[in-house]
Amino acid sequence: MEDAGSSYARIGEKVGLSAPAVFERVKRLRHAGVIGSIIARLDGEATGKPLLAFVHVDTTGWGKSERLMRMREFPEVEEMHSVAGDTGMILKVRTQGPQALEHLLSQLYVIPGVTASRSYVVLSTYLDRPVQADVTLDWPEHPLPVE
Amino acid sequence: MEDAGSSYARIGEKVGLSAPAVFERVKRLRHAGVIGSIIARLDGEATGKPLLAFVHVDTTGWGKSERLMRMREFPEVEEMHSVAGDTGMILKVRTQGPQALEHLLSQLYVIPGVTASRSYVVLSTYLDRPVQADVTLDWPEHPLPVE
DNA sequence: CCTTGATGCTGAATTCTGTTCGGCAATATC
DNA sequence: GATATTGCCGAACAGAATTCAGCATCAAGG
Repeated sequence: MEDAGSSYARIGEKVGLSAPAVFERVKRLRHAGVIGSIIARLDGEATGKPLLAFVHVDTTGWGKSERLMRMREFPEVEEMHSVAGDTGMILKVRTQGPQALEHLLSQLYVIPGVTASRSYVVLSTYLDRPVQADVTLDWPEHPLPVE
Repeated sequence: MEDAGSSYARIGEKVGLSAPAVFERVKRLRHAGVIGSIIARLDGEATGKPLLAFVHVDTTGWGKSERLMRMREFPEVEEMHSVAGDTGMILKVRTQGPQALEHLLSQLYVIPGVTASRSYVVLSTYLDRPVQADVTLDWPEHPLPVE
């Protein structure tokens, strides 16, 4: 959620509770692990990393290795997931430009077990938000109508 | 960055500045657009959406349409990017389970222009962090050594 | 070299927020 | 009916955010 920069009093006004009540609720949510860390979202372009890409990494056998985990040392790497499907791992990376992306990829290829990669360079981002609190329970039977 | 929950005094200790100085710098970074919103990161599993997947969406012609943009109305959809490559769009989605993912995908398929999709269901997440402030300038010529 | 202006920092002060705690109400259990 | 639990509120206190005057540094102009 994006209220993390607001005061408990301001949030309380929205949900009809006092500041201490909001404070206690948030405390419980943190303790339950629902709420994790509080972060400031940075702008990729403004931090000198305008080029976002998703990199699919194919590996022989089981992909996870200590070497591959070392990729986390690069601040350009934001996400690393192992996936089911025709690829082994998906990385979300953000680099200074094509050359930096190439540098990053070259770090991948010297890792034993990595056989191929496919990069999907992002042209435009239409949505980028963190985990949302809500869950859809009543899926529409028909598609959402165009307004 | 993850200092967003720290006080200006604490951050100041780390960087050798007073709290007001940190405050003014952060103010400038916000104004410059480097720092965006302050958010609390929620845990997918704890919010009832343990199943993370990347969905590649193929479209005829140019993929972006108003209908496709309507997918943002589902809280399950966290990211939407158009990409260069053999697919048109990549979505990062987080659902309650395989059935909910299917529901979400079914919303995709009734959109004119959407021809195919491929879902990469995440098995494990090894790294998940926001945009990092740092940029790698000196790429190692050789891969990072294993410790 | 001196003067002026701009920039950014510090410390103090003020204002605001976070946090604790006692009291109370509602609900559940025995 | 009594007791325990849960969660909220208001008051109070501690800590943090924010403002502001003063100062230091640096750059530009005369």
